[in-house]
Amino acid sequence: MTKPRGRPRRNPTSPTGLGAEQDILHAAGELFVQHGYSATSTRAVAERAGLQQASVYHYFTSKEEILLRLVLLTVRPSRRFAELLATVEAPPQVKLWALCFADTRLLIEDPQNLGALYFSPELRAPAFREFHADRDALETVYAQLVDEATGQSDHHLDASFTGAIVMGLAENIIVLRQRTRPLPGDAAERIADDALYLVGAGRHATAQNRLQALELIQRLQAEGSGPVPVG
Amino acid sequence: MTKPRGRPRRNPTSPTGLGAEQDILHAAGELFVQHGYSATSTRAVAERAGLQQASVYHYFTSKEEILLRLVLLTVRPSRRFAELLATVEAPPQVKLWALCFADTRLLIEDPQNLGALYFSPELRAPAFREFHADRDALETVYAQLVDEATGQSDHHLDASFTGAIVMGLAENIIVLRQRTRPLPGDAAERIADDALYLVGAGRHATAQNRLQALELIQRLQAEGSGPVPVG
DNA sequence: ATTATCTATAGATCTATAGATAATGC
DNA sequence: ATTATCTATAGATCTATAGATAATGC
Repeated sequence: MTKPRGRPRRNPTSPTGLGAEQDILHAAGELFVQHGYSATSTRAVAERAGLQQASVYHYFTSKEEILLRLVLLTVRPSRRFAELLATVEAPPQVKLWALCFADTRLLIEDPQNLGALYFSPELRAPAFREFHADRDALETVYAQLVDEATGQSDHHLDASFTGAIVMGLAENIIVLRQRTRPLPGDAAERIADDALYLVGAGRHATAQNRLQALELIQRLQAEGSGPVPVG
Repeated sequence: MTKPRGRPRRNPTSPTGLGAEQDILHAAGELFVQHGYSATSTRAVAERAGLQQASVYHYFTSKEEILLRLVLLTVRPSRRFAELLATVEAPPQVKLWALCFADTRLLIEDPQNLGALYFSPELRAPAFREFHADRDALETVYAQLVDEATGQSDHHLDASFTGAIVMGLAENIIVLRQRTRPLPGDAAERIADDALYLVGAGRHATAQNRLQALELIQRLQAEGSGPVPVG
């Protein structure tokens, strides 16, 4: 129906069917994850997206901007959910379980494993400050929940370090997706359990926590619209 | 004393003082970790090493070979220690603590944080098969020790997944070194403790395990000569 | 003679820009 | 007129090779 506006593509098939911008993001995601950002040329991205190399610059002002869009797309839902979670009333261990679970599941469910881009050294460039702000905010929530959830006996352990460990536990799924194949079906649940073990929860407290956390996630999904973890 | 053999360098100062090959490896390590492998030119490496770009090729046949040398240098001591550990007689939880501790400490003590190179997508190229063999061998030992150390009640959890989680717990220190600054002084001990929590060890079993594991490491250091973890 | 360096460069990129072109919309 | 694409290319790389050169060793 809706006729396309400008000059037609030489090869008129859009890989995603969602327009050129999405074609480019999709192609770049695939190639950046597989070969790395710097090792991927804009020509390779364009070719996979079904365009000429120069057409990429109609949608993005630079190659860096493509990477920025991809990493923001990946980190923002995690940040959003974490900050929503931080505001609600619930036992801290339940909240920590929910955060790890939701975060891990988002990473698992990304068909391209875009989380792998978090490890790109190129993100140190100043163009990516916004990404780091989102990531730092997420890490802050991890540290806060770890602090609240940690058993009194361990309270001398500074929570910011343990928070980073727990966040790493969740993000490690990115690495596991690249190696261990296939992942167990309950990978996200197991990693969330592991997070609670690290803050001192006993082996038998967790079955209870799981149920409460899953209910909490459902409740937050209902309230916070937008790209929060999908069931 | 020992006069150098060939044509003198235009700038005669060797940054490491250990010869051109070490100069190149050192410079490349720094730059690959900071900017990424593909984003680093052989010219940049040569410049930092105090040589002309072409001179790099007197020591390495390709840029890939430099990266291969660096990652092998980093993974091999870990593999060596892990396989030595697998052969000795000791309680499995002690062995697992020792592996996590030694591995994490090796990663922490590397002044360049070369472990960061493990995350390079460029390592997927066929030139790096040898590296992956070393890494797989290390992961196998993790899985084996996790399997042996896991409490009976949890024995339905497949050890290969938990092994990968625990190995990721140790390797996460690479990421933490880039963000959390400074690391707590007992980071390696805490991560090794965390590994035991994940396999079901209670909070109070560990003080005892630590001591035994540290003794075990000392014993293995004495036997297995070579670049095993240094005290 | 052997070695480690150097200079120079081939040939293949790569990013981004300039400006033409082929469609729709008004 | 506006838009999305295209073709063409400038200018700056980049890796690896060829071959000269400046030392030591014999």
